Amino acid sequence: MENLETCAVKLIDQEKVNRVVSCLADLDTTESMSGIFKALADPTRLRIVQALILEELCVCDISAAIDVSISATSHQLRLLRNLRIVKNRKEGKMVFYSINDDHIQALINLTSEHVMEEKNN
Amino acid sequence: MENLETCAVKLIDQEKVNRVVSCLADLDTTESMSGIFKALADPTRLRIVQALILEELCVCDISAAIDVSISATSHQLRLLRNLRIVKNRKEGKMVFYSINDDHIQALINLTSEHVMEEKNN
DNA sequence: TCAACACTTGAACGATTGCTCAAGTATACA
DNA sequence: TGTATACTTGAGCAATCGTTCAAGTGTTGA
Repeated sequence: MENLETCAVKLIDQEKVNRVVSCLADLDTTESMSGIFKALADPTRLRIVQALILEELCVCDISAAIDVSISATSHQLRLLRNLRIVKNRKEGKMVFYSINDDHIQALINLTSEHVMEEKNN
Repeated sequence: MENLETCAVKLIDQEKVNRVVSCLADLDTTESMSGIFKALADPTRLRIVQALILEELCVCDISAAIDVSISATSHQLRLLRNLRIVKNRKEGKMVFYSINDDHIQALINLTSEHVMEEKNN
């Protein structure tokens, strides 16, 4: 039983697969989309974003609000800034961060509702 | 200069911080929310979900549509199943997967729009 | 000019992730 | 009963992630 070509042919519904493939977003778009989700996939970053939705805050206050070191907070803020989810504004020694993206709040609200519904059953 | 208590006091706007903290979702909720985002943060899983939004598919067809090994596909499907984002149905030897969560499509649509808008500037 | 403050940054680390590979289960059919 | 199909699963491994730590920048006030 040395058929090396086993598995070369699969019983795929090729028509169905083609239909699906033609409707999928291109790899570039998928990558960008997963990038947004990835930004919110970490509890620290999610809490930073939740805090900034409420009001503009400096790094020190964000760090205190979410109880994470200033360094770690700054690292995560850079990531969020690179994705243009947050923006910053310098005022003397301090740097104030705020939300730079209207869609993000909608995403978070939707997910929050979802989690709340799951809890109630 | 051996002040070991440096940094014990920070110039935090305590009132502001307290206000924000009281409005933040509890840790448990944040964890659940980031869990949802994490599920969509990986391009493979995102593509699986996008495919299943279009129609119910067996593992073999999902694997072909997103061009990922059957084993890797199965591993990711288990994760999505555990989060109750997808559900499965057995029919003979085959297992058909479909979306089990109406919110997910809304999340993906919102993010897709967002990415498209970003592209146009 | 010098120290303190408010951050930022790079390196390093353990932890987590997503894959492959090999072995397993369950169903169908000869 | 035996073989093929359609998946599932656990182990292992490289890559990525999120943190800490130490050193850096830039601004302020004495």
